[in-house]
Amino acid sequence: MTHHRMRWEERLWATGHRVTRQRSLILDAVCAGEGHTPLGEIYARVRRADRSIDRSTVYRALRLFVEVGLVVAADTGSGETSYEIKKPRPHHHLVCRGCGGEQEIGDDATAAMFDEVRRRHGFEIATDHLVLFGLCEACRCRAGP
Amino acid sequence: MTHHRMRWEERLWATGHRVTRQRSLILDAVCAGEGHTPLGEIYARVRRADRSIDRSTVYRALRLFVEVGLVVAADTGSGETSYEIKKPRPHHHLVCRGCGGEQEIGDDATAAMFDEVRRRHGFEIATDHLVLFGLCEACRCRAGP
DNA sequence: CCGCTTGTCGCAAAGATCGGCAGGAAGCGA
DNA sequence: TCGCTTCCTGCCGATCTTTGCGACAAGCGG
Repeated sequence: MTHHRMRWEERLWATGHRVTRQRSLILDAVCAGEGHTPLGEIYARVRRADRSIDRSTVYRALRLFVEVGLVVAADTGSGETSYEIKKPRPHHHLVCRGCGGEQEIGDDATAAMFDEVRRRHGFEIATDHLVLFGLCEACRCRAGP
Repeated sequence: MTHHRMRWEERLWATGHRVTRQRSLILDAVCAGEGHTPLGEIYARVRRADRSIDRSTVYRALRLFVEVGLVVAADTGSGETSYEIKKPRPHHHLVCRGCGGEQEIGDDATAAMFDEVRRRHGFEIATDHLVLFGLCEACRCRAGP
């Protein structure tokens, strides 16, 4: 399991929310696989553990987890939103429109940009997980200029 | 009207699509107001001009416009997607989670970041319109550290 | 351990977005 | 101008996501 029980329970508690069996199962489901998981798959995993949990509960729990910073959401343009347990170091995703492949990048590049926005516009960016679309090296060469 | 008739007709044409009355009305509706417009409002404007146009036609036309680069889409987290006619110079939006206010920023900051991503990962980012969430200066001072 | 308060859950229904299908029209060539 | 071909549209239903509501249970105080 990627998340530590104490950690997330305290986080919920500190933000004035309750720790429930459903939320525990849903967070387990987010961590069950590698990388980000589409909601449908998370729901399937949760149902495997407990048939009675409703879809809306999953949606609400995930929204809450994102709100309190336990999980990051990513709309990869596939029709359904994906979720991933938040890692200590923020990262972003590059999604290739040619082959559909994805790669993860660190937050070095964006950190500088966020700083500049803060200096020039006084705006503190909180978004810590971007999904950027474009063309990967292979597809770029294949397609030509 | 913000868009020039010739411009968009040629763009559709060049990408192998047809110029239709519906698409014309929908693009007019996108340009009718200031800044970006939520889909519901676009639909309302279109219906004011022609009762018979269907919602799915509006969705399909907007998706097409985005695809061929006539319009940019922005998910401002309000539940429905907003659209805006594409300006010659790309820009991004900062949405404050405190007051809900929005401001536009140029692409200077992101241009440097995109370059770095290309250099380091060989990935050419095509996304030209970001919506970044955070806290504006006023709300940041009000909330304190 | 018992009951209270209040946040949560399951359910149902609404809202937003997308996809299939058959009729209709844009744009081409004669 | 008249068809023809192909794409587009309107209609309907499917899918993804959110919301309102009454029942329920987490966490508190006794």
